[in-house]
Amino acid sequence: MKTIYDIAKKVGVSPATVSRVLNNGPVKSSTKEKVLKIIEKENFIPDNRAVFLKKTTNQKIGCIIPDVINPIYSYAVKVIHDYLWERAYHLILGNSYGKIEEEKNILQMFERERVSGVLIGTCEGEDDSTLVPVFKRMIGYGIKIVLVGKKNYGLKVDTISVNNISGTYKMTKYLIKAGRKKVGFIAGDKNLRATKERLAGYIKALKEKGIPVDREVVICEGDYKMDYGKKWAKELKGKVDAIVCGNDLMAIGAMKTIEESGLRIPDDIAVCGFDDIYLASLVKPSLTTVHQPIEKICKIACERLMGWIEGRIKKAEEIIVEPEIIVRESA
Amino acid sequence: MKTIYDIAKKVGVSPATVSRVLNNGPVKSSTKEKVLKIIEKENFIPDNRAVFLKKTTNQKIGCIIPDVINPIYSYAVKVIHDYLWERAYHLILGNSYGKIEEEKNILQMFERERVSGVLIGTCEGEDDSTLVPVFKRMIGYGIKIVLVGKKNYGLKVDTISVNNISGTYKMTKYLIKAGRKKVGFIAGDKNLRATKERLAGYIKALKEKGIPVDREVVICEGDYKMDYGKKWAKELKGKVDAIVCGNDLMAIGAMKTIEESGLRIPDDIAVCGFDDIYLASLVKPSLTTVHQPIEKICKIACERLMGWIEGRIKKAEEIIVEPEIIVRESA
DNA sequence: GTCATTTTTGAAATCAGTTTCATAAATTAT
DNA sequence: ATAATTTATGAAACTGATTTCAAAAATGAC
Repeated sequence: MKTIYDIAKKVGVSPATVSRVLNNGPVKSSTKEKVLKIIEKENFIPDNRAVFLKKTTNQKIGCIIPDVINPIYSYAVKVIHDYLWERAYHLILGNSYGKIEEEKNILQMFERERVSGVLIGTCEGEDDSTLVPVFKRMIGYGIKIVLVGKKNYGLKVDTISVNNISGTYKMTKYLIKAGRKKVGFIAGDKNLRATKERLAGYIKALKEKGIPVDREVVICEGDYKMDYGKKWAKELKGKVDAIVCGNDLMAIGAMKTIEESGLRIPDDIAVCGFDDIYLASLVKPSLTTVHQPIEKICKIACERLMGWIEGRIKKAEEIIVEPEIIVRESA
Repeated sequence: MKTIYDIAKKVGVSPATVSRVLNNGPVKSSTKEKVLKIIEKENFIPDNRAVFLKKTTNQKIGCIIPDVINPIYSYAVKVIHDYLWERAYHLILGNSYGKIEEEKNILQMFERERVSGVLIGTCEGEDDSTLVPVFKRMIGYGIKIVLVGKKNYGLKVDTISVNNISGTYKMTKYLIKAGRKKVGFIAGDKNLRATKERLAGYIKALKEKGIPVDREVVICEGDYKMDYGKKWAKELKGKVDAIVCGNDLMAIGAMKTIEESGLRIPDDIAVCGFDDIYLASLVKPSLTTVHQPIEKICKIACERLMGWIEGRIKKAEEIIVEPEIIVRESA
């Protein structure tokens, strides 16, 4: 392997000088040229492991999401990747698949790597509090953390969330205003905070209009995947004239089932989702949904993280982003 | 920061002993317990930068794809991530957006990181030969390379590709057999090898049936994204009764345009794609397409890469995977 | 041409681990 | 109980860079 020492020897200078050339330090221009020529000729590329051993940052950001396959997360990865790459930071990716143990393992890997910062975009579940000691340890190692969609548990850590309550609240209100008499709700995994909040928004809208909540048409099970939308739509068929879904994938699944059963969307049943993945405008009928401003959220998250890493930011914030409903054909 | 020296001092042993505990080396069990207790108490996590400085591998794999947003690549990322994670390897991700300069920059970053291996899944373009010196340099640094969908340019490097020619060949043959009289082709960026090969398959099928190739209905422009499908479908309308598209996204775009213009799919025009992204079975009508066995390709790629890294594999291979056509509703 | 100042440079320490080699301690054999 | 062998441990070298400190060289002032 080539090292800075080999280069130094070949040029006839000290390793320190080579290092200075590599880092634009003060070197006589004639010396610099000689060194650069040999570096070029020898195809020398410095070893980041050694470079960053002595520095406090290492230009790496760890990012955990539940699953890249979900378009909303692949879009998030893209935005984050591009933001980081522009600033010469690199992205290490971890998929947790919603498992808290996996999340902890990935975080530990990030710690070993001594990443400069971590972006966590996994959903908050019931046993999230077990992450607190891990977060504390990471903070002890100087790793900056920004949480998207999680609580900070009293830690000095930024959190960024979409206002789930107002999302489903607006959507449900819209459906009632449009004349829907019985609005059902396919919520998703009841252990997740997003589920609880989205449910709360739905209930809030009903209560405001004096409509009683019928537990028969509120389903809090499933994993936010398409198949559960299919399954529960069958359950709700005939009982409702509108369905609010916890996310777009379940909504699209629900639409499939409903159409197969011969009912028309939106005439017989209105269906709407949450997220606004790009699929939402592609399916037919196109999906009315709550738009999560993912790009905005990711950029804020990245900016906050950079602020922490560069020492510009010293006070944790709780940032909440307002979602808007996008009315298309399905409701 | 805590180090192995702090732990050693606290326990009353040498750093070497702590290192041995960390690596399951030969240590008396009573000593081991004492050390582990302090490690636990002090929340000590070793620093991978130092760990891997002295080792030849560093448990990191760099992966370049054009764009995570494209479902076919996000699926690839998922498969690769899972394979690596199971083997305690970590994934550094780079999106090149089809730009060769970006690709080189990302590769140089991987070199600085001294990744154990690199998986490149970007499409082969005209100026791909300029990558050769970069590959050579990487090989010089002991970095193993596996190329998906590229040529090896005479280097001792594995390549894995789907048989593009036979994919469009089978598809075009199927359309002709189904009675289509005039089959158009929306190919995508003509600089990419995939484009040329898929076009070749289409032409081969026509020639075999004695049908002349009409350049009027063969369009070799665009970027494999949905909007180009929309654009070129307009162009082909009225001239053809079937369209083969270079990928699913363009096919879905084409379907949109065609339906908006009042024509029925597949009755008036058949549309088919290439890739078989999960969207293909969701759109309506569902898309007839050439199935790329992405999971299989990624697993082979990972296995080969691991083989090289672990020294099991010493001879480069050119692996070609056969695609199958999946007949759905659109053709 | 001499002295003061500024610019370049190199030796050595440092980062946080692993590994080799030699020694000390514990076992086993006689 | 002693010698031979095995096991456990520590000192020091090593990984590949950066950085500090001091010395050497170059420049500027007079």
